[in-house]
Amino acid sequence: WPGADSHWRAPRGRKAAGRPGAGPGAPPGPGPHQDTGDILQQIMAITDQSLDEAQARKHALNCHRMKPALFSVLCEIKEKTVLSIRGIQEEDPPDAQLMRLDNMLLAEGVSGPEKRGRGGPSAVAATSGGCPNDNSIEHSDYRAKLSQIRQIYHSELEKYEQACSEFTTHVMNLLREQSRTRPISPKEIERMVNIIHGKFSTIQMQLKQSTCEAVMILRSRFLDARRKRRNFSKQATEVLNEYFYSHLSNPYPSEEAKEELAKKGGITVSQVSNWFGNKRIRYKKNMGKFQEEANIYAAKTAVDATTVVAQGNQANSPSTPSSGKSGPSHQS
DNA sequence: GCGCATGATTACAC
DNA sequence: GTGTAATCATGCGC
Repeated sequence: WPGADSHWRAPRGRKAAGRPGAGPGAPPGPGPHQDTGDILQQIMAITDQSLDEAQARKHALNCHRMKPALFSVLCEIKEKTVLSIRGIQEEDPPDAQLMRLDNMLLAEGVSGPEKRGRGGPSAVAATSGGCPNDNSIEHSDYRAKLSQIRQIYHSELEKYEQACSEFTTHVMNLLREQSRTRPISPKEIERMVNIIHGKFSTIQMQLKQSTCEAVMILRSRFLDARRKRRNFSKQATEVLNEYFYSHLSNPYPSEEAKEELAKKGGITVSQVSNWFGNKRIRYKKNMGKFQEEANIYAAKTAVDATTVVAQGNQANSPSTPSSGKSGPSHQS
């Protein structure tokens, strides 16, 4: 080490103090303790020097034969003191909130595979009032907005991940570079990477949180919309009333009958169930009020039955074409 | 704006 | 899960 030798042998103001064999030409560091002491002194004093001087000293220190041994000892000391304390403090408990957010985003179809068809809010849409077209409009609107949220979420997440990866690589390179001049063990680099990932996952959690909030707002708006009541069409009310009054002794349509009524009225099965629930209780509470209505539908049913009979007779007569109203009967 | 009608929701019982 | 009863919230005619 021709160039570096002078540095080792001539520390400021402490030139080979009482060190045998440390004179010019002698191999550096005959006594391990004194040699190490010298090196440490030089390291301590390096900040007092000018930049050029310090650079030269650093280079010399790097080339010292004791450097690898000293370096690993310093790494070990650092590991045992500072890092071990920090390590204990930074043991993260499993983050329940993050898990909750992840689960919610998954359930809402924001993260994970995109949900298609009848899932999630579509079931809610099926129970909303009004014509079926309105449901599909609300549904497609909801899905479009959810898809927008999903898109933003993934794009932001990707950005964060890319930034995290770039920053981690940068810091790792920096630490590797610095590990040539100060005690940075691979373990410490790894720990630093974990810290960076931790910081970025905090940012990601904020993103997840705001995404969840956006979904909740969208959902609440959508759920509010379902309460908007629209009266059934005349056709639907007619079909339901006909069934109700023709089954007055037992106004409990079977599942099949409900489906049939729903189809005829252009409403959902649950709307049929709601209607019958309301009708039964309201009829029972005020039979007098519904009497007129009951008479009208009873007469209507009778007319329908007569029409069907008449049509049957006409069909049997070869000379008469079918003429009456089309009207499938709702016979009980 | 008011009152009634009506579809939807909720709590409860079975 | 279904039905009942009460209630809410909106539509609609006046």
